[in-house]
Amino acid sequence: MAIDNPNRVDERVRRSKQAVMAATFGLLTEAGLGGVSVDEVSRRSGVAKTTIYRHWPTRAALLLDACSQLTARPEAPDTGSVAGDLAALAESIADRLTGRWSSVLPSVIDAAERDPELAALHARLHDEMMAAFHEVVGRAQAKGELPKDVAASDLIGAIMGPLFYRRWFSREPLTREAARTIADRALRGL
Amino acid sequence: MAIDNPNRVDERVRRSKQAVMAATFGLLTEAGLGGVSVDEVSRRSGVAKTTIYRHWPTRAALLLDACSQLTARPEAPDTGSVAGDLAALAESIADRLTGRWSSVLPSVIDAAERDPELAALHARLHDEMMAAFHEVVGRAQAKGELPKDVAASDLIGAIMGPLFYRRWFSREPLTREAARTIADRALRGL
DNA sequence: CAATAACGATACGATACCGTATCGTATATC
DNA sequence: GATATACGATACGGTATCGTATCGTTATTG
Repeated sequence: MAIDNPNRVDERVRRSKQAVMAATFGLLTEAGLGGVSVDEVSRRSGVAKTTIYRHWPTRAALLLDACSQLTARPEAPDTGSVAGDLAALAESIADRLTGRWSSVLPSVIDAAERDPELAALHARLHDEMMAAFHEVVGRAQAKGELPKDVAASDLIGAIMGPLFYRRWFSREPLTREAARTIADRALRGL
Repeated sequence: MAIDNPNRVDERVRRSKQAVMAATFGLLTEAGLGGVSVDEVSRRSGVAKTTIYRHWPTRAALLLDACSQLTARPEAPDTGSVAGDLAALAESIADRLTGRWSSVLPSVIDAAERDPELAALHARLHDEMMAAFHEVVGRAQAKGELPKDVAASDLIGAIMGPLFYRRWFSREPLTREAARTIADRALRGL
């Protein structure tokens, strides 16, 4: 038989999957979720459509898999003060929102509005993104730097919200400076 | 000839257009921009596809027209204080974000990410939505209730952002009470 | 080197769309 | 009531898509 060690993966499979994923990501950022077709992924990746369907049972599975790997959870900074930590986090989020991947997000949100599977994915990505915030806020509350009765989610919303707003509504430049100001005001608003 | 007075519109045309628009709106809220097909609109409205194409040259035109009529610009409240005005505005926005139409917005944002025509539409809708805010802020600044050096757009973002965030990210209930709190904190953050 | 598994190319059936064309029918206007 | 106009039904051509089937070719593994 070909495979004795089940941990060993065929190099051909690895390459195919990787090429397909790369092409899918590219299409995703360019055309959004709705703009990804298996045929086009096949063309771009140079991987035969047949082969794609060998690894993903359906288009939805491919998209879901691709989106799942968008994970880029920010690490919780530790500058010594809540204000510093939150500013740093806001900067890091701002970076993400100016990056290439950010254009996929509206797509996901739109789809999540109706597709429960994508809604779950969106929730998961959101949770991962928020983990650092919760860590920072929890630490500050433990140190007495923040009152224990403020809901972390409110503070997070007061920072994330304006960032998103700038990116998708007012369309003002999303600089790191702007991010710091937003974090600062959110903290003062409590 | 049939029409001497150019202001008089054929009743048949009026009815057709109205039925098509109604069906389009329904589909929009259910399926988003991408889910609206002319054939389905025809089925739902009972208006022949041929007739639809008599009034709208293309699918895109139909969608654009439908979205244009989403306009529901809030009126600027006048409670006597900025705090009251902003809270009232926040409530009014929250109402909108819990209504049926809100599910169309992600669709529009997603499309605007790539389609310049929809981007323009989105910008226009946004401007209309913001008019009341600018009025309130301008009034407050004239009265000296707000410092003149705060950018209105920052304040608006500090209110709208968290509202949007609740609706599409944290998915916490978007109550009027929550809206008031958000407005309040935004004001304090300045 | 032989067997096994993955791959590519191609074709296919089934849908769902868009937008146009034709033509007979109903209806508003004069 | 006559005429112009809008409408509905139907069919069509063209394209894009999904997902499957077939089969010869290539690469990996033992």
